[in-house]
Amino acid sequence: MRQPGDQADQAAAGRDPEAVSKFVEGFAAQLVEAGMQRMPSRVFAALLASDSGSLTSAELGEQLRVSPAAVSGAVRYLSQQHMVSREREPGSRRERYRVHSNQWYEALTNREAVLKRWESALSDGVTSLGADTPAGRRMAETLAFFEFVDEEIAAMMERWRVHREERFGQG
Amino acid sequence: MRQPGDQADQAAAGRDPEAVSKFVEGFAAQLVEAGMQRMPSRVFAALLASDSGSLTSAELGEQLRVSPAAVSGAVRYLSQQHMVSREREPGSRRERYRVHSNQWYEALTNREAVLKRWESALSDGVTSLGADTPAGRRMAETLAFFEFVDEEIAAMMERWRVHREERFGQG
DNA sequence: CGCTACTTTCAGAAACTTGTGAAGTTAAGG
DNA sequence: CCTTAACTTCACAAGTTTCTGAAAGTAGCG
Repeated sequence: MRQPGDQADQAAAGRDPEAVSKFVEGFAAQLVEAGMQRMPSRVFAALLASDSGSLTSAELGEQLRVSPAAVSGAVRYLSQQHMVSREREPGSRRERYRVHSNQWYEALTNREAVLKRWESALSDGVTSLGADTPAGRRMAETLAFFEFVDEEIAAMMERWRVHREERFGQG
Repeated sequence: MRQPGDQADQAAAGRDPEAVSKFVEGFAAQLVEAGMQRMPSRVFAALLASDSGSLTSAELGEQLRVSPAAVSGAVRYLSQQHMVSREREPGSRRERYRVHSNQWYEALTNREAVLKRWESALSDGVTSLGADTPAGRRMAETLAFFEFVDEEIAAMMERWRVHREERFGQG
């Protein structure tokens, strides 16, 4: 793949680890603040900051100074959320984890599942408190809002794909 | 408005506390799942399920079976997030907390502050890793995505206001 | 078919969060 | 001004989460 000491190697391995780490920890902190667990956040940020967009379990463990177990847990979570995909390097038992540059933010917007559950809870609320009560009406309106958002987000993502293609070409 | 004992009154005072509580806890659980703290979630859900859209500190404590301290903390958080507003009942030292039926979901969409911080972190990343590196390009694209989303969300909320007015009249 | 390089699972220690009671603060009303 | 209702702050206990090391599982390759 690559030889020790060549430029690509420097970029991948060296690349001012200081700066990389600073970004990784800073961005991860923002994700944590937004409600994501710490370790998945750090792993995700590390992948985002990697040149190839993919790292092995060992590389992640080393870079973040955590155990293989922690990497394993974080990666399981991220792939359940469709924020990374896993691939096996052919002819090795090493696994690589990858951010697909378009896949991941679609996943982030994909609060769709979350919205659906909110909608369902609200709908129950309207029924059990009564559609003709003030509280019921408030909840019905809220429900309508989320339904509206659902549709709008789908349309927005469609527009983004077009916008993106114009600006960046297909990733 | 209404007489004691009539149906609406029953709805406001009694209102099958069982059903209310079930909704409150269920909806709060969904909010928790989405990353919000437990107590703010419960307080918020309780307000949402109240007929008047507002409750006092004491009412919240009683309904949720928690201490005044817990209510105080939750309410501080919610008002920082602009998800509830506080008002003082004139001629009393009681405070009321209120969901404004349109205000609150605007606040929920108002991940704007969150997005801005992500954008700022990404922008730092592009700079420190180099706009001409693969990682830098990936981050620049991500940044572009968030900027796109910012604008789109503003437009979406504008459309919602129109849609809502048509369907519900001004709240 | 077994060795070995990797990954996953699991029990438990450490760190963090969360809610409480109690003391402290503020301001309404006499 | 003093009293007192109401809210807030704080130190701490209880509960949860998170990460680790160790053991178990899996699959390439000889």
